[in-house]
Amino acid sequence: MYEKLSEDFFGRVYEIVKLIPLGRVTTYGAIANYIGLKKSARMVGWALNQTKYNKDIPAHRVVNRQGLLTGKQHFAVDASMEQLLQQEGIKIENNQIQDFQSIFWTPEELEID
DNA sequence: GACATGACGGCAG
DNA sequence: CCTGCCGCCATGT
Repeated sequence: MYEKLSEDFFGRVYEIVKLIPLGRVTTYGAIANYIGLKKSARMVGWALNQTKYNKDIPAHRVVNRQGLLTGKQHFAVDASMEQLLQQEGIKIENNQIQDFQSIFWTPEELEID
């Protein structure tokens, strides 16, 4: 078997990110925790970095646990992370998501049916 | 193959 | 409360 576990990990990240409801956001840690690599939140960010050219993946809805747009600089200039979020009704000020706690979403909600 | 870095997070001091 | 260090794992030099 030449399959790489990393692909599975990245794949799970992509699936979860695509499930983030519009107008909501989640964190790298929440995703990592849901997958199992809770101590490897950095890998979530790295995985998203591979998808920055994939418009099917709303990576802009993923921020750090502070609700801070730390990855803003990694987005294309014509599609800034901040602007995309604001278009979804999310208010941001100085790279900080306002009322972050209220719009925060976690993959764990998928368990709730 | 070793060293440094990174879209993070937790804990110690 | 704020600062600094470590862990975690993949990628780049």
